[in-house]
Amino acid sequence: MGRGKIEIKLIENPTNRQVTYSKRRNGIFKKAHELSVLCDAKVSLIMFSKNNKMHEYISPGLTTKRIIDQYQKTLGDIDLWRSHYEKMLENLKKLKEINNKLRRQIRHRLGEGLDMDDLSFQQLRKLEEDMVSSIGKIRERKFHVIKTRTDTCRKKVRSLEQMNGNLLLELKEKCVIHPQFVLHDEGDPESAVALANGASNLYAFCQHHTHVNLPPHHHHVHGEDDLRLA
Amino acid sequence: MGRGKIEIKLIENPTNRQVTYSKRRNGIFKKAHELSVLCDAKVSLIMFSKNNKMHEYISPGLTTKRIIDQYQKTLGDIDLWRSHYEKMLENLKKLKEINNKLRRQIRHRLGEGLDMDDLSFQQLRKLEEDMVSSIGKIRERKFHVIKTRTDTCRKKVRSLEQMNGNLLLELKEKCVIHPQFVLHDEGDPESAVALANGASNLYAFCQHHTHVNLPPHHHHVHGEDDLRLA
DNA sequence: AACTATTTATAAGA
DNA sequence: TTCTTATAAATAGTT
Repeated sequence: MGRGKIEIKLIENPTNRQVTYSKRRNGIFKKAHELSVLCDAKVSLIMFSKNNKMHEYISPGLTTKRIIDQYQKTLGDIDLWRSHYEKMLENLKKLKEINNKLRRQIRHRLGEGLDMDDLSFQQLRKLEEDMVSSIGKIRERKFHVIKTRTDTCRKKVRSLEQMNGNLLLELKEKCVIHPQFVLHDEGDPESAVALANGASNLYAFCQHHTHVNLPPHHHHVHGEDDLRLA
Repeated sequence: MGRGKIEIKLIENPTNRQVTYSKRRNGIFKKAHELSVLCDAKVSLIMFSKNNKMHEYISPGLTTKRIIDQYQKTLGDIDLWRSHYEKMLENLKKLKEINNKLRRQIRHRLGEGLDMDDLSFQQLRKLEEDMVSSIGKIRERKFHVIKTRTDTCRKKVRSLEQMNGNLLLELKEKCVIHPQFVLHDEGDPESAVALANGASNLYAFCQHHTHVNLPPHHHHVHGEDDLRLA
């Protein structure tokens, strides 16, 4: 149909091909639509040009999903996605089962009510043994944590003590070289200001340094922690 | 194109419609194929007749799955199954996460190596407390099982004792009414046979009934169980 | 994108 | 269904 008959084989000329694609595509879409209307048929027509431009026709009142769903249902066994999809479902089911088993195991370990009914005496004995052994491990771990923490604490105290000692020495030296830093009730205004600004810590330290040697367990390294040993 | 022009609207006559469907379907398939060849296009054409008979055309060297996959990929966001499929994937992921959490919880309760590192001292103390409480529950349950079992055992013994008492009484009555059942070293042949056939249990019982009153915990109700109380 | 000579599709009838 | 055939529709090549 046209000025000349053409052979049905790839059109080599790209422009020509593109034109023919466009014309014939519209022709097919028109025919697909006519078929839909004339015969009340459901038609899904998807096409990609050589340059992967997509065009689709779908009978009025339908969605491609619905047609493809019907297509799959019709194919049934040779199904396209079924294996993949069903593997997924299976996987899902397995995971749920494992979850339930794990939960039950935990409830057993918690000694929770109804779930204990499905344990025999032997299993209960075994469970108790396991728990005792586990509790041992947890206690070990706990003591390890305590030990590490107290060690750290001791080290900190020791280093602070040393630092304090050094500061104390420095202060004494300063008191010898600059006697005006030694406090009097009526110091001159200038030295009083200097004291208020920079030397207050040193002063406080002089007053209290004999009390810093408290035992380490009276210090809270982190306020939020409570080191009661149960 | 035909003997007369037709309006594009549903063909009411079913036979006519079926004929038209068949003819035009072939026409479209032919054109779809020509397009595939002429323009190297990928075409998927699926149709269902009014009676849900399915027909499809697919460009040579392709599968419907591949075309539909490409279709979906092209649609991208408006995707047909994505929401369903992705919900499933999400679900799968969540379940896996929950599984891992549960496993970790169990490993914590088991006091297993590396996993203990992510527990703080507070958490360890809480875990230990929980474990102690749980072990209490498990022990309670164990003792309950033991108690139930020994109770059952005692009941059985009591009922057997009563039964034995009754049998003993019956036997004594029989011995009074039919003195020929009382054993002599030289019984007549007939009564000896009767004894061998039916009365052996009674006899054995007469010999030993003074010993049946053993404490219940010396009986094993089920051979497989070991009632050591750990 | 429009034109048009020609091919192709197909409606109606057998 | 399939064949036939008159006619409508599609379209290849051209503008």
